[in-house]
Amino acid sequence: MASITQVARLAGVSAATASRVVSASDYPVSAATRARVLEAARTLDYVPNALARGLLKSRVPVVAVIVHDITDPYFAEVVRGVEDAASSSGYLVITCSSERDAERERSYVRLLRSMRAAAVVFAGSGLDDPALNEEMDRHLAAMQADGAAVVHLSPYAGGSPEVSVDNAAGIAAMVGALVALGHRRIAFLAGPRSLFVARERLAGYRRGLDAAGIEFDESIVVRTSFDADGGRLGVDTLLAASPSFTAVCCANDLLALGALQRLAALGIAVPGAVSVAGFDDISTAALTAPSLSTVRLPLREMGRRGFRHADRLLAGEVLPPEVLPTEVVLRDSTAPPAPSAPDTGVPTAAASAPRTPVLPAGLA
Amino acid sequence: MASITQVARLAGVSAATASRVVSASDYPVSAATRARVLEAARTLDYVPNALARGLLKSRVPVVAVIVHDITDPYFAEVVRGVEDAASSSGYLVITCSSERDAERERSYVRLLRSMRAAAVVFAGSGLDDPALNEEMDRHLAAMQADGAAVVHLSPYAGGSPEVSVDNAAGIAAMVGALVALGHRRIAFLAGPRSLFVARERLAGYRRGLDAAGIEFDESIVVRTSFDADGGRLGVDTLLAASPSFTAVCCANDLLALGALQRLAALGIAVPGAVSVAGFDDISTAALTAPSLSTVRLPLREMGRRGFRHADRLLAGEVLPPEVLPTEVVLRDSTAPPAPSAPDTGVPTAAASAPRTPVLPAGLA
DNA sequence: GTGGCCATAGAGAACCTTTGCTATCCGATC
DNA sequence: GATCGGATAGCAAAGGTTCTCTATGGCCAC
Repeated sequence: MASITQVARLAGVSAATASRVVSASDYPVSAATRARVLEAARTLDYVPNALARGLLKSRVPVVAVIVHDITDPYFAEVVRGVEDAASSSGYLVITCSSERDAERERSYVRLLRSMRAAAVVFAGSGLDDPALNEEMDRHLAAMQADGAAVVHLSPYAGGSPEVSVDNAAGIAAMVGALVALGHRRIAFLAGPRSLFVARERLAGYRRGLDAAGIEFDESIVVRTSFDADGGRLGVDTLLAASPSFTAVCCANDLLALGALQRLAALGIAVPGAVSVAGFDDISTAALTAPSLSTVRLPLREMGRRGFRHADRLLAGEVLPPEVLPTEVVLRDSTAPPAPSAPDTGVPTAAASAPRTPVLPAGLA
Repeated sequence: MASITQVARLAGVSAATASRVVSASDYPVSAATRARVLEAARTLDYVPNALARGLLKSRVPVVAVIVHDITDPYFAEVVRGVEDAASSSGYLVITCSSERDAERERSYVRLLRSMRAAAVVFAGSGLDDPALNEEMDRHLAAMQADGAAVVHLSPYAGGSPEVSVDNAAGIAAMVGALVALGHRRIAFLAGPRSLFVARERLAGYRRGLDAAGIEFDESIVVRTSFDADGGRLGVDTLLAASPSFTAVCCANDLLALGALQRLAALGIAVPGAVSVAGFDDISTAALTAPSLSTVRLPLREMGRRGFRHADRLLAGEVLPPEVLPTEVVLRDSTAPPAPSAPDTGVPTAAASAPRTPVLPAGLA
């Protein structure tokens, strides 16, 4: 593989001059020399060695994204956003699926430090685990001391995220939308207790209830894992406790998808007997039947902003945190509660009238 | 950030000795010296510089995965597999969403060469575009000449993939399963003509038909894009041409999801009036209602094998290609054709009886 | 005519690590 | 007692690039 020295030799100049040409420095090089160097580089198929360059600058044009699991559509979308912004700046993106596991996360961060990655974007929420957080803080402090940029897109122990979304307001808006449809008994699938973002969303649920003058009822709030399994389990738990509810508001779309599936399996009509709402608006949300009402988070844009924020940080700027807007998207999984259904008792499939199928509004 | 020299100084040894300790070389170092070095490294929070190391070895422990779009669950799953195998070997994974765009792909490969990535895994299918392929071949040859490993997981212009799945056999098996249910008029949503993998799957469809003694009918084969939009459009095209069919077999799950959604919107019952089958078994396939019958591809395992194959290649081994098995997974979107339905005419919603909901079999 | 400045080019150091070779020390062997 | 060899440690080079100096030549101004 050709080096700058070989290019220089072929062009009949020194390595320094060749470097100044190929790395687009603003150092003056005469047009004739420049042309000779460029020609030589083309002839030799010269590709600059990012390692040597990085060794000198102690930073390499690579941004890492730490996600829970790249297989989760939420994170895939965020990573894509980071990638879109990164690639237009000549950065490469490293994906790290940590599974929210302390050991994995630690080993990734170590690898990233050893690679001198220019920036690290934490896409997912932090866990309320003092031991883990203390260790993580040490690593992050070290990275930042090394000159790397660190950006969070979700709440975490160390403070508020640099780029984020107002989770509480988003959920509150969805609760408001359900109330506007006529619902008063709105169950909540909350996700895990220790995840900061789940806490914010639970707070949003309470805020939405408050705004509507509805009393918070612990018995229709279920905490499970943050995935489709949690949604299935949440529905079972809710039904087993046999409280009354006409809507299920979920802290994320995966929970809602699981709930939707479990309800279908039990023969409980959605939205005839129960309305279901999600949160995030992952792409699958529009593809289910019934399509899922949810709160749209600008996931890709969060990724893009995350990279840009990191890039500016690297340039030495100090930036205020950014909070991006959310938007309630009503599709087919929500409707007014069945008029005949009393406000008590398990909702039944019988209470639901067959619906005329329509093209989902959100898919124009 | 501490360097090996500083560690060595603190330990009172030479950099060479310190290096031999921290890099777990098999060069003999006395126990006492070793302990002093380790202690110094811990004190200084020493993290080896992968760039300097890579500069020397002209290779860095990083594997890149070139995908169409990380947001597509198929690719996310493959990337996750690569990551799982890679991280246990201390490799980092770079994700490149090429959008099957020549320019993007070229610029990614250039960046990867400049980074001295140890391996590149092409997750997606190649396109039949001679100009693009010729240029790509040049880059790949250069990478391989530089000592990088190149692995393909899908058919491409340059030959057969190192790790893959028998697409044709998989689709043929699904066609066989539909035939076993009693279907004879099986439409096919084929995906784009220029994508090698789509061609293989179309060939599988023909082979499945042949095996059942059913004549191939061009009029119920539709070519569209390889995503949900293609599925929606495919259904419309099929219905507009008003041919008769009792099942729609799709070349991938995204097409099937789009088809499912469009059929629901049109009030055509699945599987009552039409059966729908997908291919890939992305995780969403189990979450739709009705859940999707499909052909399971061991996507994560393909990713894992892809990395392992690359790793062995890097170690200088020569390896035979691997072909992984597929498996037909029948869920709720397929059923025997309605007995009353004649073999001609557009299937109607009226022909379908309401189904008793059951817990999907695939989700135990 | 000469001093000094501008434009351009080159030499060499530095970034950090690994590794082949050399140096030292020790006990063991002839 | 001298030499040999094994065990361990250090020296120095190399890998590719950039950056700081220094050097050269031409030109203008005095």
